[in-house]
Amino acid sequence: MTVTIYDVAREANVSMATVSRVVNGNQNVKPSTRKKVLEVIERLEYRPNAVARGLASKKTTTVGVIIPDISNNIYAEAARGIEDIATMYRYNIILANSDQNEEKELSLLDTMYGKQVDGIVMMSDAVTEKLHKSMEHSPVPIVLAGSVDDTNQFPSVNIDYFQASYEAMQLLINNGHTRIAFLSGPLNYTINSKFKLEAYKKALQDANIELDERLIISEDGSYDSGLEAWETLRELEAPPTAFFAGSDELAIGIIHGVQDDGKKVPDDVEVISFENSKLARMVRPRLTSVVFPLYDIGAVAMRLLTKIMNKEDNVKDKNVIIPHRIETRQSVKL
Amino acid sequence: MTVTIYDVAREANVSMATVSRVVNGNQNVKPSTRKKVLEVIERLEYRPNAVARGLASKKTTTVGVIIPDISNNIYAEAARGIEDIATMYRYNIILANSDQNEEKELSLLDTMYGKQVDGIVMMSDAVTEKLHKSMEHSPVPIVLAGSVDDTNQFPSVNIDYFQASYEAMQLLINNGHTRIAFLSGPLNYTINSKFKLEAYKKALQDANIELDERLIISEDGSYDSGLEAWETLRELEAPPTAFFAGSDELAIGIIHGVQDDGKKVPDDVEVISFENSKLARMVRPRLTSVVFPLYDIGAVAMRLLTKIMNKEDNVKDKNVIIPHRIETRQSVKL
DNA sequence: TTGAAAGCGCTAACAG
DNA sequence: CTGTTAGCGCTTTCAA
Repeated sequence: MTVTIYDVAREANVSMATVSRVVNGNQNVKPSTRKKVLEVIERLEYRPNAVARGLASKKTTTVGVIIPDISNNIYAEAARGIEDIATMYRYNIILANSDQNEEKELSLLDTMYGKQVDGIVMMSDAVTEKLHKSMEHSPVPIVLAGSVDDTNQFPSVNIDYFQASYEAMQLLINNGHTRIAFLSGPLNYTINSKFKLEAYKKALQDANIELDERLIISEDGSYDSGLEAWETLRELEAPPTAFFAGSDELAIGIIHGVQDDGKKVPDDVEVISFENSKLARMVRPRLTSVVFPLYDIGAVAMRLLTKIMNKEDNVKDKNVIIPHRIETRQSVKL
Repeated sequence: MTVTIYDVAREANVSMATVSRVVNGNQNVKPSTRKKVLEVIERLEYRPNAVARGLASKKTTTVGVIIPDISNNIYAEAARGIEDIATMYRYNIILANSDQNEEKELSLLDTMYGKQVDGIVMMSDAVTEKLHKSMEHSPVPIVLAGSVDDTNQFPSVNIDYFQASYEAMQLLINNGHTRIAFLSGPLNYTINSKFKLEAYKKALQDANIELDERLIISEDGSYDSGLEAWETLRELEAPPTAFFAGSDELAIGIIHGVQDDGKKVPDDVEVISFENSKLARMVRPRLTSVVFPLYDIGAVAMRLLTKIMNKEDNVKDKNVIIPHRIETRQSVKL
């Protein structure tokens, strides 16, 4: 039924090895032979079977991508970066959502191993011990994208979350605020607990501002939790006058909460976000935000993975930190 | 190096056929044998090679998903629906972005065929003739998700775009508007030109409102083009008092354009959108919007594909239309 | 209930 | 420059 390399060989009066050579661009083929084979390939509409090829060569030219949730803009952006570079290097991508659930992550890793992917890009907000162990035993290279593993044992691509957060806090502190709220997603996510929150505390401490635990709110990171955060915090005897929000959605939630309350941003309350997705410009006032370059992180992670898969030995830095910056708009006064 | 079915067979003193049977849950295995094999599998950490399996069985349990752009929320949502159902039926997904570029779509289809996927879910805003032809010759079933092919020749899942758009327009018309602008993405996208725009015209005609071509704007569908649309239209001697926007981003762009201009929504200008993503609630006033249930469309499309792949003959309706509705919020007066 | 054996379609030595 | 020949790891008859 389907045309195989064997059919082409027969029609072209050559061996299947020769056909294989022309298909794989091997130079050791006489031009005239190549031409003949190419013609037959075209005529028969021969299309190499990647599965058979994968079995024989032990290379599938596909990489696994495990992310928490593709419908979340932040991960989708990273996925796009990953896919673009993968395409550039002729890899395909098997994409799967983990919902940040350890069991799913583990099972997905197993699935990827079974599918014989050539490598894996993993995004996980919490690299648990079990995850770590499975990754250690991986038959193929894995690189972490926008995800932190305490041991720094796996190749990874990130920004300096602590420093970026610290700078965001400084902006607020320099504007004279002493009541600054911290709002983030789950604190069992490494980046939230070990970097954003720690930077928040350190910045406060360095400025001799007393820490008020009530100003630290960790929910699911959604727009609604931003909205609710203001609801809660406004009841304090001294409500916060500034917010360090872990994501754009959160920041917009706060802004709308404040505005629905008849107050003004940034006049009454200033807000800085950590993400800078396209949402940042789609709110009034527009968000001042730490730029979390997800697309780049995904792209660089995938590029790093190709290098490792190719066993290029010039892979010096396996733990890449890409630069960050703060995009200044109107939700924080200048 | 890697453990194969053969290693397991040897260790368990059975033939590889038997191991294959237990791995595949074949019932024709004596329980005691099954137990013995299972133990060896566990001990050796045997993991079936899906590539070899795919070659032998001619089934890869993976489906191809071709979408315009995963970083676009609308497609990401659909992708999530597709993946969830795929996971449920134990399929994996090879995801690729086409950027709505015909050449890429064609080449991606070829890639998918080559990878021996068991089926394909395709999202394309413009099923061109070439695309159509390639799909016709596909060795595996293809279902269109949120995409229209004029011939209705391929299984598909959609909503009734025309009717939904017509209802949106009626809402505006019933509110007394006679200057209603139409704003959408590219008009070479079938849904925009053949359904949204046609419904716009028909609704106007049915209400005896004269069509003003200057009120029809088709750009790239971005937030900025929404912003700019207002810039342009406000200069008219009779600016529009209502907008039918093809997407949430567009609608928010318009709203901000109007507001930045010192006018009010919905008092001065009413806006209805066609999407209802989570953005719809993240703007003030919140968007009244036709609900375009992308997640469901993806999920139903994938479910339909599993049925076709399994050759279930109860697949009556290959062109599924799922219900739509309008979510009423504040950007349109009641 | 189990095993033997023939592929699946291709790559990759190796020989010529 | 080209052909021969083993596999790659598994599924799937066919027999027993």
